[in-house]
Amino acid sequence: MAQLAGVSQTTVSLVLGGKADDVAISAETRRKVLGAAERLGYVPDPAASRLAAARNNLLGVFSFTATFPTDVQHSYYPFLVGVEQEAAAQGFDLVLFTGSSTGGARAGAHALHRARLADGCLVLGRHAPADQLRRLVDDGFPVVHLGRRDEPEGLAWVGADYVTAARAVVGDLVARGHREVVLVCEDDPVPASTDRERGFHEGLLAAGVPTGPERVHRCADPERDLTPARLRAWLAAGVTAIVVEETDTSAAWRALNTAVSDAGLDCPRDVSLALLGSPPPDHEGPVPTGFDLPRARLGAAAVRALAALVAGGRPDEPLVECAFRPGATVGPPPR
Amino acid sequence: MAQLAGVSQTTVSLVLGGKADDVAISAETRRKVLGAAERLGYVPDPAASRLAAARNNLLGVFSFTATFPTDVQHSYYPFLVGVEQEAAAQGFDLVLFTGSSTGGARAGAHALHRARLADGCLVLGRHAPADQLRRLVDDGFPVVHLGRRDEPEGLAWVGADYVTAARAVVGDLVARGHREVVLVCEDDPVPASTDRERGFHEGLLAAGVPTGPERVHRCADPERDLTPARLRAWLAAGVTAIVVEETDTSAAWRALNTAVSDAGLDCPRDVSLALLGSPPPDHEGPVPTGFDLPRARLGAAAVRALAALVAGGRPDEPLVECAFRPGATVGPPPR
DNA sequence: TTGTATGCGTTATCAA
DNA sequence: TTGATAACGCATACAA
Repeated sequence: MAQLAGVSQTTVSLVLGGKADDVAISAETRRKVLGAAERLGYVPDPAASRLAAARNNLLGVFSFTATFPTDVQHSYYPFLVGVEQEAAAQGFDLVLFTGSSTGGARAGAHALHRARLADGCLVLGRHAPADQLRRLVDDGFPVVHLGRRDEPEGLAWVGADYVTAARAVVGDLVARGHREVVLVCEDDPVPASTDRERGFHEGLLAAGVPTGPERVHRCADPERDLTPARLRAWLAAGVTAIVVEETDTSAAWRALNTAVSDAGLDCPRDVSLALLGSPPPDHEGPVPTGFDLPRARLGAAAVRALAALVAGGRPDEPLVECAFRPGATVGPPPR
Repeated sequence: MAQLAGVSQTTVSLVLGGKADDVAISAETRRKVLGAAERLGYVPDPAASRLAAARNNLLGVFSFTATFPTDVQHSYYPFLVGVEQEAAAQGFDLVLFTGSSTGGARAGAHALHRARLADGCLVLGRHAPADQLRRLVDDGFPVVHLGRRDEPEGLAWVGADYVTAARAVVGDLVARGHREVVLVCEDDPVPASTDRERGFHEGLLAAGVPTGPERVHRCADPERDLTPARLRAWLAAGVTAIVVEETDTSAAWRALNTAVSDAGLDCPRDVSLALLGSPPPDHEGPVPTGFDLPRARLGAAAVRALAALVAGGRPDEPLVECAFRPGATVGPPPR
């Protein structure tokens, strides 16, 4: 390549690496190099440039569930929409590390290490092994986790602002006159869950409604737990609105809806329901009041954060705002 | 690392590279190396090993429409499902080249050159520039195009067997007694379209029904063209079944369905309809008789072909079979 | 403004 | 059974 252009390998590197601005290279030489590169279809080897301690404009994407699962419901597709757009905007290509989920031959104790091929790495899915992540982080390798995460320490993340979003939903309930509100959540103390719970309490407190742990109903098995009987007990105790945490399966939301109709009740006439998240794709009936996760924007924000890290800077605001979704499942308290 | 284990760099590579079986290494040495690696958390640098091995186990994916468009309808998602699975199975990671569609800064006259960064490259979307493709192919760079394609010469491709699929659909019609069948297609002579037309004719001929160009109705603007009047004219001329080519927009299929109901007719009572492809996602009413594109399998087949090229071999069968979809829009001819 | 020399961490070849 | 040593393709400090 260098020979064909009639220049040294250094010059090629300078021109193609964009360092031509800093070092000053004659337009003539530049033209020669670019011309030759084009004719040959020459592109610097990313592994080589990586090895020589430069960057290769590659961002890795590691997902600990199939990136394109057959079951679209749990897919990262919506995130990737934003990831791709922002990566393109920032001049990065994406490396999809495959098979990290399938537990195949490549999913070893060091699967994450493959990420080092790229300049930095995005990690999706909360099943990413903390020890492997820690190693990357400790080595100063740029990693951004999609979703709030406390471990390992020092890991950068980008997540949805569940606290604010939940607060807004509860605020809406209180503004409509509800005072006795209950939170139903599944028993899985991940940040996404505890954040919503915090927002729930904050929303009530901000409106001057006293709250406490007694308002939170944690259930391991929503189907057996959220029965018509339980529902009637709540109503009898004065509860007028129920807030449900969204989970992968939406089990609690489904169970509660079933319980309402099985009890011969109507939502929102007899009881108001709010969903802290998006309804499942197969949801029927009125749109649940709640909030939507801005998945594409989250993906984009993650890429921006990662780009900042790669460039040697610090990512800024890790929280992305959720959009309040006015629905049809909340009304004034009965009577 | 090597020093800490008290062995040479070579030995480390041998042990960690799994080549220990071929070369034979003392259990003692092996233990020392593994122990040291464990303590240090040492893992071979992928960039370095790739540089040395001259292969990087990366397959490029180039799409000339956004890979993750907001409009899911035209997305490559279903293909990527298969691509990811097969790539994982074959031990490849994927490089998604971004911005080739958006016409951004990176979508220049040489966007495709970036593909050389991988061991081979998959190209999706029929708008891939032929000249850039030719260059890659001429240079012996492994490229596989998803979808049949004749240009540039020598380009490997993997596509659906539209001929056989269309023949099967027409065969079903004839078997049910239809003799006067018409093909409606949009006016875009791409292989996917001409193949279906060929299958249409072959299906009729195979059943002993004479056919010819007069049976094919090409329309540039389905909405204005496929009117109730036209429909009645066909029926009056003895036509009992209409076969429609599927396109991106499904315009013809939609228009025809509208025409049927506007004419006060019933499908399949008064006329049978068949769709050479999948219905649009927003399709309502009875499932159209026709065939489905096995997108995931196509993606997988493309990866297999590419892997074969990368390994220096020749890809085998480029055609992937479509699945006949018995629907509810075909019945016996009226009267 | 451009070329020379060196090193990045690994694999592969050959010698011991 | 193991160890030197030479690529691999690039970036970078330094010399010209």
